[in-house]
Amino acid sequence: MTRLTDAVRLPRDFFERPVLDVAPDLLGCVVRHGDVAVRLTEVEAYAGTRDPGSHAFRGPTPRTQVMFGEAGHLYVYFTYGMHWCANLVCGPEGEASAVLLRAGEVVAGETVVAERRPGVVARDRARGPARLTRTLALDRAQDGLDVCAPDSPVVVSAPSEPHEATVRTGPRVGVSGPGGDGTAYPWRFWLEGEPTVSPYRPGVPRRRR
DNA sequence: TTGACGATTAGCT
DNA sequence: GCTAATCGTCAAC
Repeated sequence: MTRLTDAVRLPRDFFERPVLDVAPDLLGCVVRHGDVAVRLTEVEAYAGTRDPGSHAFRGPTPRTQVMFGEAGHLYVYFTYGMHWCANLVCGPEGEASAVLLRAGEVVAGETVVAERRPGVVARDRARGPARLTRTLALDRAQDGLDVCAPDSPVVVSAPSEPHEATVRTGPRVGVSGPGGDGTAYPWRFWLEGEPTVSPYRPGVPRRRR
């Protein structure tokens, strides 16, 4: 019984590879939750405990436990008091690497999204990590979800045809810490020429109050 | 128990 | 270009 909405899930071993291999390969892939699907155009890699910019840097906590588990699970966290951001856990179990989903293009469920996000132009509906999670209706309820499980409500699938855009890399957004300007970890990946890629913002530290 | 801060965004000047 | 909003998480006390 094949339904039109069925898509081939990326297998577990896709996510179990090194995070710096998985991240660029996720570009062009489609994340579906319910009726809404988003084609990824921008991601960032976080390399577990060896990466000062990663939530996992200080070791496992109740919040980051998911990152230390099996690859292919969703890590959804809350930030700035109002936003959710979604990651896909990668690499061997225990490494705690993950890919942050930064931006994408809505490719299915436009009607639902238009009702969910009134007044937001199509291009901006998944432009930026918090807007992407809002458009896909991801929040705490999806934290820890195994997207490789056959019955998972969230599906990550390969593109029907490979994208032809150039994959570009650069400093990650909003990451500070030791080695600080972000250039030490140029682990942001995006598809060149995509209008949905979030605008570049230099890693300027925010003013302290 | 407390306090500082953040993988952001929207809205105003 | 600049700042407020807003609250979960974590480290320190």
